[in-house]
Amino acid sequence: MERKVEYDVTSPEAIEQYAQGLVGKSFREVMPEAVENVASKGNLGTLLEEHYFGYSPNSNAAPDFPEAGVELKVTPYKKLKRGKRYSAKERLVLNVINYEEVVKETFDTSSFYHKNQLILLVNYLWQEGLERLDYPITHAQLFQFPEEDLKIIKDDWNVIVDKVKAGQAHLLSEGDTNYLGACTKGANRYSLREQPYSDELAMQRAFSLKGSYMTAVLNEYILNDIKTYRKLVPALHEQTLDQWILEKMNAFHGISTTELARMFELDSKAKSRYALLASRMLNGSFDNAEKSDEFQKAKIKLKTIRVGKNGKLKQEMSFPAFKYTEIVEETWEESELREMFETTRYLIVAFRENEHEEFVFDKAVLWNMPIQDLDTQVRAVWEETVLRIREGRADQLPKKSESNVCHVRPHGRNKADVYPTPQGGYETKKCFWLNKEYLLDVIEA
DNA sequence: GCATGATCATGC
DNA sequence: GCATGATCATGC
Repeated sequence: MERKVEYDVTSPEAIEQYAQGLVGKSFREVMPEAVENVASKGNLGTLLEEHYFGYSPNSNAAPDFPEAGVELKVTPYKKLKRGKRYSAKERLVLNVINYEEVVKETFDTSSFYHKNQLILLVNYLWQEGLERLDYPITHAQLFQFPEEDLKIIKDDWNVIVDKVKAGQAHLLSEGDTNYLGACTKGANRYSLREQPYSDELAMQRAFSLKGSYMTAVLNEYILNDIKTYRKLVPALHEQTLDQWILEKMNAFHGISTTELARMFELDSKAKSRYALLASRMLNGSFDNAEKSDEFQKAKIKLKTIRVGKNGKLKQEMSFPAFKYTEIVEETWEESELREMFETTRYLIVAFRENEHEEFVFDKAVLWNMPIQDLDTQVRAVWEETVLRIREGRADQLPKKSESNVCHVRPHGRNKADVYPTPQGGYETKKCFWLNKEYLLDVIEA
């Protein structure tokens, strides 16, 4: 491929320096002549490749700048509604997973690592209502995975590849892994591919860095926010992050909450006291493990549950309330609920009641909603919910008796805590709840 | 005892 | 002041 460029394409630093010329400009300003010709077709990354960096886009296994080993990635971030903080707007989609080939690779020789070990990140600020060519490009810099992250990414890659080797490519989900995910990539859910160890067709998927991981990268390396996240976990060698978390917690099996409170010098009657204990069990210097570097990047949520003397869960599990006016505008595929269950991992910490009506730490489980439950049973409840809200029946949403997995119930400060309905009225805030019988199966599996 | 409605309380 | 995780309360 011939390039007519005015920078040294064999040098990562030279490429980065050339890319710095983008900073402070919008896409339109960077390539005015191209924009006129092509109108606004093509994605922003492709446009920059062609009209700024001067090469034709390819889908090679090699990085975009092969001589320098640099892969170009153009990615948006946004300002959060409250406060001044920023987050990545999207996951960062890397190369498509070739199910047939990936099972023959090891991480170190993988096409994933070959292509993505050194990334030139070009960040632009997405803004509501702005035409996409007018988004300002604010940063352009080289990014390499920090050593601790690379270890976790390598383990994630292995989890994904092992699932393909087990003939379960059709069951892959982003929530299976911590930093590196297998996200869907294709025109729609009919973009299916064959897999080597099963006759089931699987959705086309790509390796991607989770949105939560990209938010951390943005704040830590791009915006240089000094308030970075603290590490929860020591350097990992033999163990995976999952193993470390579970082994660390499960060492406390059988210890009562009274005893744990004494061990960690915690005197609290708050509802969150079990969550506080769980965080201390992981790392004595943490009040909330969710705030750690690792949990933030992997989007791991801590959930505590109590199992009663009768072996049943005390309560169902709640999730954030939805807005009636927003949920009716969604389709299942791009719904907030689906996105949440697809991308979030849950560290479920179970306390079990003993004969003295005292709660004892039983076990911790890392769980994410299986894609087959999500796209069948949860989907049905979600669709029924949306249907009833559209019909003006926001006061009659799916009850527990209507599904084995989840239902809808109030979730506000009190019944006067309301959200507007599409019809112009108001209804008590509600959310989706996971049925406790379903959850019991999860922790006992 | 359970389903469903209602509310508490922390932390941002 | 509100969102959210967690729990309580009521009535069948």
